[in-house]
Formats: sequence, C-alpha cells, structure tokens
Amino acid sequence: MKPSNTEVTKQITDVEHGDCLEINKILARIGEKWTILIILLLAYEPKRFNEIKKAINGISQRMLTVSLKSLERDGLLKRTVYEIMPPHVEYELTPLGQSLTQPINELVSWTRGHLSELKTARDNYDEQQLAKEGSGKTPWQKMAEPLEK
Amino acid sequence: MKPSNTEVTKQITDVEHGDCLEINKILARIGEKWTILIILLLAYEPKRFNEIKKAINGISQRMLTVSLKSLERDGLLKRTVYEIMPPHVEYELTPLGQSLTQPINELVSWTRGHLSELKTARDNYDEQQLAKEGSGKTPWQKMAEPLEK
DNA sequence: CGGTATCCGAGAAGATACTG
DNA sequence: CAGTATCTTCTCGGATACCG
Repeated sequence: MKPSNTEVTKQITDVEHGDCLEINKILARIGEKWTILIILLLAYEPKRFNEIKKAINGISQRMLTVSLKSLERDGLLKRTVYEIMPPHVEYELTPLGQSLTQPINELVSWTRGHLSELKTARDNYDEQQLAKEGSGKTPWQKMAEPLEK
Repeated sequence: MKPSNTEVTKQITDVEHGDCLEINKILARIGEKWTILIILLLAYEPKRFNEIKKAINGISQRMLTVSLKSLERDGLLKRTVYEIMPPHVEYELTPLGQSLTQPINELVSWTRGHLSELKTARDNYDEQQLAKEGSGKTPWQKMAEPLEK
C-alpha cells in the first residue's frame, strides 16, 4: 500500500487485511476491566478464588467468575479443583498466560512512565474546551465544542 | 508480599496498592474496540477523518468521532483543522502516541504469534464443557457447567 | 467534509440471594 | 469455599437526521 520505512508499516498492512478482527478481539479481552489485574496478580504465584477477590479491590463475585472463565477458556490460566471439604480451587497461569505477562508488563511500564503526561494532556484538553466559549474563531472551530463537564 | 524471584514481582506490588486504578483505566482505553486500529493506522502517516473511516472497516461515524476525541484528550493524537472550504481535518499521532505504538505492537505480535494456541484452547474448553454431561464426577465439578453454546 | 444530537437496543456489569 | 441464578442498572455502540 505504501513504501515501508519503519517496522510499523509491516504490522499495519498485516492488520488491515489479515486476522485483524481476531487480534482486536483478543486485545479487547486483555483490555477488559479485570483481566490485566488478574493476570498480574497470578503472575508470580497461584491463588485461590477468594484470595483473588480480596486482592483485587472492588471486583464482584460474578465478574471474578466470569473473568476467570474467559481466561481459562483462552488457555491463559488453569483451574485446579481439590476435592476436599470445604472446597479448594486454585488458579494459576499456564505457560501461555505467563508468556503474556511480558508484553503486558511493558504496557504497564509505558503507562506508569507516562501517567503524568497523560494527566496533563487531559487537563489541558478539558481546559481548552471551556476556554472555547466566545473565542471568536471561525464556525468550523466553534462547532467542535463538546461542553460536557 | 513474598520474596521476589522475578521482575514481575516488583510490578505486582506496585500495581496492588499504587496508581493501579489509573493504569487500568488507560489499559481499558487501549483495549477499546477501535483504539488500537486507529493508533496503528496513524502510526506511519497522518490521515483525514474520512480516510480513517474508510480504512477501518465497520466503524461508524459516531464511534470514530468518539474514539478520536478520547485519544486526543489523552494527548495521544493531534487534530489539525485547515480552515478551508470544504473542511480538511488531519489526525496524527503525537510523540506520546508514537511511543505507545511500541508496546502495542509487541502485544499485537504476541497475539498473532499465539492465535492458533488461543483458538485451540477455546475449542478444547468448549468441547470439555459439552463432555461434562454425565461424566460421573463429583457435584463440585458438575456445578461448573455453563452449558451455553 | 467533518462533524453533532438524539434515540434505541444489546450486552456488560453490579447487587442480592441461594447452594453443593 | 466457591461458586450459580436472577434482577436491575449502566454503558457501549449502531442508525438516523441534521448542521456549519
């Protein structure tokens, strides 16, 4: 589609007409509210259901069950049931899940490293939206006022 | 809080009680339906609104607007309005946005590299759920049947 | 061309109650 | 302990219409 000059280009052309949909679905799953927290939590040791629930602040029982099942279904974690009374269920990352912690950690690092930049950008943006009130610009620009918050 | 043996451990302890919420929000944004596609699309050259719309198959006008605004608000991309008639608006990644393409591409690579594993895992899982019918196991195991699809 | 505003339906997610 | 079931609420995202 265009001469390539960076490695990125290769990615793009693949993404545009390849398994793009599949990939995006996986990435959406990773971006789901609790997935990353769970994966990172289990990254260095297996945990039991209620351990995870306690460790992750604010997750409901339902969402934990659902999330764990998704991850198990994708082969990212293994569920082990010890048939004793009372029940004992352990969750741990599979090798596949472990391998995912690498790229995830890089994303987390990136985010942590740019947290202040992101916040500053947001503040600037919100501020400018407010300032747009009566800025004597052309209608093409005034239109863009979202005026929420 | 256990003795650490991998780098991951450090990440975790930070995540558990730090800016964990903020980070997760950013990651959720990245996982949103169209964000990655947009970022990757703009990674190697700026594009206009309708160019993006055409390039990304299936996105609605509304969602493109919304997504672009989120990204602009976070300082990941810049919106340039050329005040001519008809209007001409260009979107391009900021340096911050560019820097994000790296970790994202690694995530994309990981996903592409493990696509078949993921699919296999899903198929296995779904198959086993069906097989659970009358498997003479303990009630603790039979309970876990979701029986959907 | 590049949006905004509004309405609507589907699915995600929370709260609560119950169970092997 | 580790879930399931159900109900309700909330958010996302598509369709449509309109506008500077």
